Amino acid sequence: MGKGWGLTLDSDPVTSNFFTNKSNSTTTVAGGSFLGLKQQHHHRDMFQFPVSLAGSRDSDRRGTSASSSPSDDTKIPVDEVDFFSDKKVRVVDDVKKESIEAPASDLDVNTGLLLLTAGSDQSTVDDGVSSDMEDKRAKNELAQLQDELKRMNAENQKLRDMLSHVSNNYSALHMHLVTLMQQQQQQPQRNRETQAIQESKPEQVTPLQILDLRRPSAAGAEAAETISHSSSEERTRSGTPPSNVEKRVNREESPESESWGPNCKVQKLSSGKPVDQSTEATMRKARVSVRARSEAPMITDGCQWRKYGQKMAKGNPCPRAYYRCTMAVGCPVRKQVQRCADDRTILITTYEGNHNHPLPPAAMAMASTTAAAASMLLSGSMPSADGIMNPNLLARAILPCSSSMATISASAPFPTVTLDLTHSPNPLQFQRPPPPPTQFQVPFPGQPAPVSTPQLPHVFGQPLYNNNQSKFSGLQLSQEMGSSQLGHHQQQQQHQAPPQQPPTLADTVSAATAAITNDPNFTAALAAAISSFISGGTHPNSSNNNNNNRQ
DNA sequence: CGCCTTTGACCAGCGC
DNA sequence: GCGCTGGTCAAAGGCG
Repeated sequence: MGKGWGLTLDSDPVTSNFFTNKSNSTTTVAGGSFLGLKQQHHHRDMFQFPVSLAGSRDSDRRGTSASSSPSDDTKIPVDEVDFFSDKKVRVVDDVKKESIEAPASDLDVNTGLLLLTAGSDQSTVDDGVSSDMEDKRAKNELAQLQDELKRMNAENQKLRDMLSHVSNNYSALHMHLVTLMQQQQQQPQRNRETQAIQESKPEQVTPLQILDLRRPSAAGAEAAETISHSSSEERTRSGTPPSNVEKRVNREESPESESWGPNCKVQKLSSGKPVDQSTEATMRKARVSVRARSEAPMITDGCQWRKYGQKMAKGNPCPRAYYRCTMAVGCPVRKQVQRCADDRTILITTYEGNHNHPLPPAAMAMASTTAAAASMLLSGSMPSADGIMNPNLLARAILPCSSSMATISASAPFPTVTLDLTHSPNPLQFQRPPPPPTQFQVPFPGQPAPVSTPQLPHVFGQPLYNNNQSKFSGLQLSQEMGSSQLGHHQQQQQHQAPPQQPPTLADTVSAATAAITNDPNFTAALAAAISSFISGGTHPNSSNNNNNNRQ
């Protein structure tokens, strides 16, 4: 592939990887991600974008630095900086630092050029008075620019702090929520078991009960497993062969499996507690399914995927493709991609597992959804008398604004959260009030159009990438918005992309998923729904069933 | 040359 | 026990 955009990315190999999606069809790159750019990468069945963003594929693939050469740095137009992006902030900071740290002569030279350019279309009269005035004006402008620079620097710093603060808050909140949910679901189980022990003879206590009492947190995992394998109630953990899940995990950990290397093994064994294995197995079983209209073979979610299998599934003429995450060795996350049998424009992507490595924002959102779904299914399964989740309630928790978009099913072979993005929700549901212009714009005077961060439409603040072959009816608004909000980068990309394929919004899926987990309402509503669900206040409404099993 | 996809084979679970 | 199905493996070949 060709030249980069000249963006200097973080030299950290890990973070460099964050921004490169080396899926079989698409590649999303750091700057592109934040700037709302997405590069459609090579695919045999697909088209090609003539450009790529920062860093070669190989360097990304090997986890080496994706930094561009210094000469590349110089290509960065400052006015294309995305202030949401840490990278971009760093880039612009570097530019500023250079400017600030540079000798005054350098500044003068630059400014002179600027002024020359600015003044070139003014007057060509070259008398002493006007040159004096020009000089004064130049100094004034210089001072103004420097002030502007300082102000922006401070603003950048503030934004960065805010971003990290929000990130930390979200992580802490998420962890807290999971912990709370686990605690809540453990309590009734413990009570029940204590009661059972008290009421029964000692020899009636099964090893499972003993194990569960010793490891309370295993109760939820066991329960969730019971959902998937109702016939496994009789098995015990200590005396019988490993469960299906465990066997599969062991198999996956076998040395001959190249993709399940030491990392995974260490991670699983390091805990040394069966409960962790069990929980992880269950967490891996919990799934997030995304239904979206897309003509692309796969949606871009910010992760790197490697296809490891394809099968014809029963009842669907379209094959099901199996992918595993290759962003890190031993990452247990897998996904299945299949077209809907009823409507082949609908692409069903099912995620399973939790990443064992840092993720780019979009992928992190998806992973958060998976983790949240797993947690929900894990903890919500116990308090329920029949072990079946209340799909509606939790669906409303996930998407309070549109209960039709998300369904949750624990009665499926695997507990699954389904996000249906094929419907056309009220566009306003996806819109956040636009940020104050001054907050995200680069107030460079004379700039044709203010460069606001949301150069592409955002869903709940998540930038929507462009994918050339996908359509998401549910988020058409974004496209419409995008036409008027296209930033310079995207326009550039559009310019370089094959003209016969106007950009559309495939990656809305990940963005929408991101929206769910990024929206503060999500956590609150989720917590409320979980607690309401646990307290047994709401009864299931079976009318809204999961349609995930169409696969 | 390394990574990818393809694809047939294999394995395990499940229902009959 | 047998067959069906889903999920995974791994060899072979392709691609950049």
